[in-house]
Amino acid sequence: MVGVSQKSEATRDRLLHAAGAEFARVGFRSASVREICDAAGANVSAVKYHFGSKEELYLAVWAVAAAEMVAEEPMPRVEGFAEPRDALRAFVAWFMRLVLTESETHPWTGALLAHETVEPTPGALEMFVEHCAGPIKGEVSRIVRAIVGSRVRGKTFDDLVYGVVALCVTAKHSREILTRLGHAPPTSKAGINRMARVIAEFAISGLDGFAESNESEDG
Amino acid sequence: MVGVSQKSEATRDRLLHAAGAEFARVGFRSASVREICDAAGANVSAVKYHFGSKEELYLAVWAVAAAEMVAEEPMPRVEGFAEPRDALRAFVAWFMRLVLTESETHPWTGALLAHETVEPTPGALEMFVEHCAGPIKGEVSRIVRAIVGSRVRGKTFDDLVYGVVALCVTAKHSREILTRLGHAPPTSKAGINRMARVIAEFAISGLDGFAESNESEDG
DNA sequence: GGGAATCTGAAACGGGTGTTTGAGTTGGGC
DNA sequence: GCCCAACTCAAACACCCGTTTCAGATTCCC
Repeated sequence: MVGVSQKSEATRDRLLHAAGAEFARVGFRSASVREICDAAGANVSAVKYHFGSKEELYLAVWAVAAAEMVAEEPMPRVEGFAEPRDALRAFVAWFMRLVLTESETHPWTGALLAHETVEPTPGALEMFVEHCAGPIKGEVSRIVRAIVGSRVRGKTFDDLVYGVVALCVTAKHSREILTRLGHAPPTSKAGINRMARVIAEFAISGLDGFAESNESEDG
Repeated sequence: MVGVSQKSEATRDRLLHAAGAEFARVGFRSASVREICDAAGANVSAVKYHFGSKEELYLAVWAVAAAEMVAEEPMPRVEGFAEPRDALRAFVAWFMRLVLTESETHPWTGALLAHETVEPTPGALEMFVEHCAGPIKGEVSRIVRAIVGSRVRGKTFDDLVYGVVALCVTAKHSREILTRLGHAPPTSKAGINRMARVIAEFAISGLDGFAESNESEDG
């Protein structure tokens, strides 16, 4: 049949959901196909039948996560704000909600992103850079440019863009250690927004320090 | 014999060195005992004989790395500087050299730290927190306190400490992705110091923005 | 209801893992 | 020279991995 039966769709969906949760929890390499299938209540051969291989299952999970990421809440753009500092505030809040939120609707997007950043998976890297990392870096660059002006250039400018991104993502990457140090990153929307406000003001003050100077030492 | 023969010491050292390199490259879980032994020119059973198990070998590597970390270059302390901002400049440079440097003398300290932060290994976690993460967080807290004063408190203060640390470590954690985005983190001492100067000024300006305010919203 | 396409299930395959065994080799002290 | 401890080595163990096979169940259209 050309059409797909209900049963198959259900198994495929359960596999996709269980795989997303497991990949988000431990990353691609450490995730076990058998554990995913157990959680989904499916046979191991279902992975081959519905997706072809573990790697293609991972890519399917990423496709769902990437689609959810853009569908849930659009990325703030500098053009939408009269004041670039407001754009940065909105962007930091959006970015931190994206990586830190652990909700029912998109439980694994942020964790997938964190694992892929630290330990890239060859097959998924292109998709990740093209659909996630690239656009994010591009928008941060535009916002930072709008704040610091054109006198900061070269590596110094790139370092500032790096700094803004680092402030947003590290809470996710280092969650385990931060928790042990008594500073567990927030998971609720209210907690994330509170932290994002502090981080955004920190970043704005930091960028303003460069906006006034012209010490752009290229390398 | 009570003494240890030269041959044994040599094998033990080769294993320790090869294991350090491999654990630093791919992390504890992904590292293979057989590959380590091949690189060391030793038999697989040598791991059991000299260390007991893969995990104890990992702990031995961490002990060496932790010792090297404090021996190579002492951590800058705020008491050693007349101006706390100079302490922060020195600390950021020291921290970034620690995590980013890939030299002959301590090739794996920073990479071990990065892997352990993102994916903690149950057995090594206590050693890592006690000897590395804890002292670093403590000193950053003192420096940040000296800069922002006592009006910034609670979670807001913790977020600022987090921000300084995040700026220093993310270049290591996200090296692969940053490289693909055309902003590969530096590895040479000169390059690291250049980036550290930018990051330190960014952080100082960011903290100064809070030093003047008293909007410490506890939660 | 017949028959073909779709989907699932248990079992096995080849390979990799950390660990263990026990025989064999080396080397310093008596 | 002997002995015993220290050390190395090839082989095997038990387990986990992703993948494959193929018979059997299910489902849908005619």
